[in-house]
Amino acid sequence: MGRQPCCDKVGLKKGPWTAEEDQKLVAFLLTHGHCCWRVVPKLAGLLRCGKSCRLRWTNYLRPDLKRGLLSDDEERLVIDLHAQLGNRWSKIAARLPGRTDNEIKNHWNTHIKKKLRKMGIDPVTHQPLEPPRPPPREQDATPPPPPPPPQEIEESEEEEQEPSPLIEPHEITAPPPAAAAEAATSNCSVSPASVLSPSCSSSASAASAVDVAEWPEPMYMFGMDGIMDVGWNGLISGAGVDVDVDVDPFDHYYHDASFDDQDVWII
DNA sequence: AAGTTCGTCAACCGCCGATAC
DNA sequence: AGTATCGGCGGTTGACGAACT
Repeated sequence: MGRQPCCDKVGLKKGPWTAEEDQKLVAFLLTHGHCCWRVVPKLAGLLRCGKSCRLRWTNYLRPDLKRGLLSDDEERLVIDLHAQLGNRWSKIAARLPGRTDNEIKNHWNTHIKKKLRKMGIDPVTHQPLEPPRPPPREQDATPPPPPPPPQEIEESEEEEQEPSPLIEPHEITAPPPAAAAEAATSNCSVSPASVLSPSCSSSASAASAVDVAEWPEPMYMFGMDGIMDVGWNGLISGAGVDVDVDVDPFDHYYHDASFDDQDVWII
């Protein structure tokens, strides 16, 4: 037998996320991290499938996300990378810290495509657009050779050269503060240890819940008034985690934040 | 003011490779 | 070794607001 199914898909909620759902998910992930997304909604008290939770987190709730339009530099980089990689949005996003593949994909489809066409550049091939021609006659119907495919980057080489992004989605695993873990056990039947990511090291347990809450990002990271109305204390305590947060966790951006050798978020 | 079209983007869908059993 | 699921990816959809008629 294989693994258990990701979700029953019965009675699960779909559609836009509410502020309350966001609170639950953020609070859970901040205190527990995640090991497998399948159990996250259950333990967080959400009627969503794990996939939906992962998407919401990686595309919208992650603390390292930049929001807002891409800068000119970022846009140029996206165009360059697209010329090399094609529609491999996740690869492109990996080169733009704080940006998601979904965001870049949307921006490409809504903004950059048009811009390139206006400039007379084919957004697919990155070659100059050919002026409209009359339909070819029968005898010279042989089409011209297709433009060369987007220049591929050697995977291995790419891995070597690729500057490590600020943070990788799969690396976001909040360390397990002991107090939060205790609080959580009162609400869920699975021990916190069982939901911790394998990438969570024991060294992270020294971090307090406040440390975890002090994840960097401006206030707009949530993009939702609900959480802002609730406030950070409300956000955490709303999920049953008894933590007093004096500072605004989104008021600081730790540009030099990174991970230790065990993939634990360090500031 | 009402109706229609357009633009944007969050979220879903389905596929695929990796991997647990 | 075979099967089923997970996690991730790219494509697509649909809701919503803005702009236009």
